Amino acid sequence: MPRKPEYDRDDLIARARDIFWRQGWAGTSLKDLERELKLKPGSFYAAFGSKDALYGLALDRYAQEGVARLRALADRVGPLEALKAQPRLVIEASGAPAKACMLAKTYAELQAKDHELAGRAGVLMSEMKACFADLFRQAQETGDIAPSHDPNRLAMRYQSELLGLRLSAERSDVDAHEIAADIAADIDRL
Amino acid sequence: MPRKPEYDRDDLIARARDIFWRQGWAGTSLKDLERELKLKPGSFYAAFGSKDALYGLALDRYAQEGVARLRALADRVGPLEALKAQPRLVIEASGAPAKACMLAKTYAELQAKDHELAGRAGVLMSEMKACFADLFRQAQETGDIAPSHDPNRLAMRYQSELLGLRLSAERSDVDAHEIAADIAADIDRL
DNA sequence: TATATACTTGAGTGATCACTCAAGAAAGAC
DNA sequence: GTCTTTCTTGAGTGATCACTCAAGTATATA
Repeated sequence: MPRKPEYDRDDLIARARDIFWRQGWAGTSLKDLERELKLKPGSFYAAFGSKDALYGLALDRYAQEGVARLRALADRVGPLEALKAQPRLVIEASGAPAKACMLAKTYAELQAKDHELAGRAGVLMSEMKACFADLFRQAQETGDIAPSHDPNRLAMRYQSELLGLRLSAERSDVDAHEIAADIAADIDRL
Repeated sequence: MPRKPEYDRDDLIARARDIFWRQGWAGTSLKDLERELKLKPGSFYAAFGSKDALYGLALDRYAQEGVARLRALADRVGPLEALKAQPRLVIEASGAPAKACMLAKTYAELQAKDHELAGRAGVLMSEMKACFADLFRQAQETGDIAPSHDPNRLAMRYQSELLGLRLSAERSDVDAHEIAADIAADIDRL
């Protein structure tokens, strides 16, 4: 007896993620979302409850897809090659709405206000870091990286480098490919 | 015959810089500024013209002091030691309102909207990068770094690492000191 | 002391913010 | 077709945004 919604909820979340990713939390108004998602306020709030709730869903989707993409890459080319390729891949992603990491942007924007979404972004960054640590550990098991290194420390440094790289990639006066190549070269030296 | 203002303009800019640095552009309202600077709207607009104008002054001050501090450090301990010490110093700065770089935060927040302040932050980051390149060049002249490296490329990578480090330093699940130590160790290997 | 020249004050501006809700439209169940 | 349930619509909510301005106040000069 009910009526079905005209929109595809998953697609809406993905589109919202792209807008939030590009413009940030404060930089995205409900007017923006209504226009891009083609939802009137009533439908928007029936579907998602609030701007923050949708942002949270977008954030989760972003992180989940990021981890999945890296894991899939590692399954194909192995942990070491995946870690070496990732810097180049993240700055080349042509379909992406921005080069910088959405988790990092969210954290930087909202952490000072102790916003719940900053906390969520922090947790997701931590999970991403754990994923990196896993790959470093695997690369040690396959003998590609010397066992003397602490995989957690490698992951921490690697993630920090990626965050810097991705922010640098938004600048026109920086050749991010050179940085990415240098990061990959450093991994080979481990 | 005129009356003198009750405030110290330079001090006001420094205090505004700290608020903007911590809370970002959209995250700082005029109410915030009026409260922290103890200025009523009339005085505020007589003194600075607009929120954006004050933000611009704060940004310039931030960058100018950052460059000056690094140059002074290099004069004391030499270019190589300055470059090695900087990562630790920026994350230890106890009086600072935030660990992350204000230029990077501004750029990340406002670049998508082509805001004038993002452009200004970009230019200032570029000047900072040039300062890093100078130091790498000097370190090559003193023989501390092999002359085969391109100082501009080293500066680019170094700045990218610093941006990542400083963002990481805001996280509670990351030991930024370890990252800083690793960055310094890598400089020694050049 | 008188006057001219700022600076300070704070109520008030229109615009935009996230969000609400009542009314109308559409689709499955009977 | 009729009913029930849900979705869609969009005008409207109070709050907050950056900002204005006229009136009041303080000070240096004459």
